[in-house]
Amino acid sequence: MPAAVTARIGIDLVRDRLRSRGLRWTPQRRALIEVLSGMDGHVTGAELLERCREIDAQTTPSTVYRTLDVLEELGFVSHSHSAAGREEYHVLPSSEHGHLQCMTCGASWEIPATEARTLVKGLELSRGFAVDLTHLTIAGRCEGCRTAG
Amino acid sequence: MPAAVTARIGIDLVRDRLRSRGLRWTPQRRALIEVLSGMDGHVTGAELLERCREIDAQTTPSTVYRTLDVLEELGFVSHSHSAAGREEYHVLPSSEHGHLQCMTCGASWEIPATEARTLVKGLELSRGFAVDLTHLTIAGRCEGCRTAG
DNA sequence: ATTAATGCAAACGGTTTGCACTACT
DNA sequence: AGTAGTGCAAACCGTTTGCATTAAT
Repeated sequence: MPAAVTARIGIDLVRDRLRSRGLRWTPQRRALIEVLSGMDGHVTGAELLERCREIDAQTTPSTVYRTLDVLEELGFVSHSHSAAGREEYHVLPSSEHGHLQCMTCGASWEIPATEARTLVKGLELSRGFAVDLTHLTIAGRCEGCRTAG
Repeated sequence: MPAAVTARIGIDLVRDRLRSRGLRWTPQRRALIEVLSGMDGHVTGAELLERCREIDAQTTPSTVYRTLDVLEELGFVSHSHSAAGREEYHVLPSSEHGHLQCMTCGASWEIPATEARTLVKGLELSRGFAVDLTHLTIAGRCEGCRTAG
C-alpha cells in the first residue's frame, strides 16, 4: 500500500499571488492556508472549517468556502466528491492526480497521472472522452480491510 | 459515443421478492418501481421523487428514500455519486458497471465491466485495492462538448 | 478612500428522522 | 391481529446567499 502523498502549499506564494491579483491577505485566509498546508491531500469543506476553528474559534463557514473558491480559481486547490458524496478539497501537488478511497476504513490515496494513463488514454480513444483526473475518486476496499475482514 | 444502456427491472419480480421476505407491496412502491423501470440507468433520489409525483402528487420524500434503501438491500438498485456530489441511483442491469459523466452537458454513459477490466485488475495487482465499480463515476468532457466548445 | 473580505443570519437542497396513523398480509 | 409502510413535520448536514460592517490596500 503506497503512503499518501503529502502536498505542500507555500504560504508566501499564496499571499503573493493573491496580492498580485488585487486580492487581500487576511488572518482568516492565512489560517486556512496553514490548515491546507498540513493536509495529506484531501479534506472536506466541513473538516477544513473545523480545523480552522482550532486556530480561530470564530471562523465562519462562508469565509472558508469563499476562500476555497478563490484558491480553486488561483489553482491552489481543486475539489472532487468523496464516496459519501461530500465535497472533497485537496491541495494541488505538482501533478494532476485522482483518488482511491476505501469504503471500509475511509482512508484515501492518490493515484498519480502516470498510473491512470491507461484509463485516461483508453477512454479518450474509445469514446473521445476527456477524463478529469482531479475529479476522480475510485471507491472500493483497500488491502488492509480486505485481509482483515 | 455509445448509447446509454437501458436497464429493466421487473415489476412482478420485485413484488415477489418483497413478499417472500415478509415485506409489502404498496401503491407507492409500485409507482417507484414503474419509474425506475423506465430509467436509462441513472437518476438522483430527488429526480425519482419528482417522477413519482407525476404518478401520485402526494408522494413523500421519506417513502421514496426508504423504498430505495429496501430496493438496494434486495439488490435491485445501487447508488453512487454524481459529479455534482448528489446521490445517484441506478437500476441494476445484468452486469456491474461504472459511469462516465460529462461535466459540460451532464450526460452520462455506462462503463461495462469489460471496459473497466484494465483499471480494476491494475489497481488490484498494484495496490491490493478492490474497486467498487458500481460506485465509480468518472467525470470529464464528452466528445460532443469537446468538439463543440 | 476604495473596495475586498468578513460575519451574521437566514435560506438552501437533498436527505433523514420520530412518531402516530394506515393498510397490507 | 399483527406489523410493515406511510405521511407529516421537523431536523439534519454541508453549503450558499444577501447585506451591512470591517479592514487590507
